[in-house]
Amino acid sequence: MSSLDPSPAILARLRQAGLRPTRQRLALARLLFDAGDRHVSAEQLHGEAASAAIRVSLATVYNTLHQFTDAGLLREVVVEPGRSYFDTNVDDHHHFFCESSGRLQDIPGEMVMVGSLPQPPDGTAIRRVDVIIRVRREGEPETAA
Amino acid sequence: MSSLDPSPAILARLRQAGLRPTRQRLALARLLFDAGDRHVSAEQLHGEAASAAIRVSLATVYNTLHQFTDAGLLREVVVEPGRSYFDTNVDDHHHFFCESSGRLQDIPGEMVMVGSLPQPPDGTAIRRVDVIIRVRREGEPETAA
DNA sequence: GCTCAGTTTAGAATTTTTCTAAAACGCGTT
DNA sequence: AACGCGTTTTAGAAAAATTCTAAACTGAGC
Repeated sequence: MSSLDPSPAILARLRQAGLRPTRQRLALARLLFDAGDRHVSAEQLHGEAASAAIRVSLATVYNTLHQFTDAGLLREVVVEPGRSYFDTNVDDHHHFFCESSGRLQDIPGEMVMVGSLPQPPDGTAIRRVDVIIRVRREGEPETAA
Repeated sequence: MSSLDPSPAILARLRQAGLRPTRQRLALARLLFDAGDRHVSAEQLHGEAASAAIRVSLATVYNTLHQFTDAGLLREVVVEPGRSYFDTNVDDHHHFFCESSGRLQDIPGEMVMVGSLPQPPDGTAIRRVDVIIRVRREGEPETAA
């Protein structure tokens, strides 16, 4: 079975991030990174793990997602109250968010030019610039009754 | 008492939005709009109302904030999972969000130049472009233990 | 194989937001 | 000023997302 031979690439990635390569982290990392760029919610990932017969608690999924995020392996995108996605693409880029479908879509960083950033407040440093272009299916204005 | 004489300006604003000027909506509108640009959470506004001896249920605060938002009187800014603010400034502008303090700060629209927007997906239309510049107090890296 | 710090776990708890059904209200009409 | 009706408000329950807790478990070095 493939789940018994931890891919060296992922293993290295975890070690580099200072995270012990536990069974759960390896399994989740595989789900996250072996399938190209993805946008997943915690609940979703937990579901996928279950489907793949990997036993992981939801708390661990949350822990892992945050650890990966802190380590720079993931990026969190908050789109709505009570809705956030983790993006496996950590390169400089932005997002389309469709309010009708809830779907998120990458926009390559070069396609959005953000010019002349203003000075950040007092003793703070810029961590990141998030650009979210909110779109909506045509003919679906406001809170359609 | 001033709360008995509904300011005509606010009254007109509600009517224009097609919202019946009820006691609660008038009171909340006053709290929101009589104090310049503000960033408030539902919980906060509910608290302010209570302090001002205005009896409003939290559900009504949520309803009202959403109705105002749909009517274009407010703008919702989601900054973190489980944390969203309503901004009384609905002009074209963007935000600094300080992850250390949770504070939000306006950036005039002209100060951030977003060039060449890519085509929105399939049958969708752009509703808005949100730019959030995430900052952090210096010397407070990642999830500092 | 032992040990220990780092992890995982189930479940409860917290937090934010929405829902529900009933009571209250605004407003045009009489 | 009372009437009637559709809109609002309300308290409380419910839902959804996330975090916490204390105990059990596990990876890595000795």
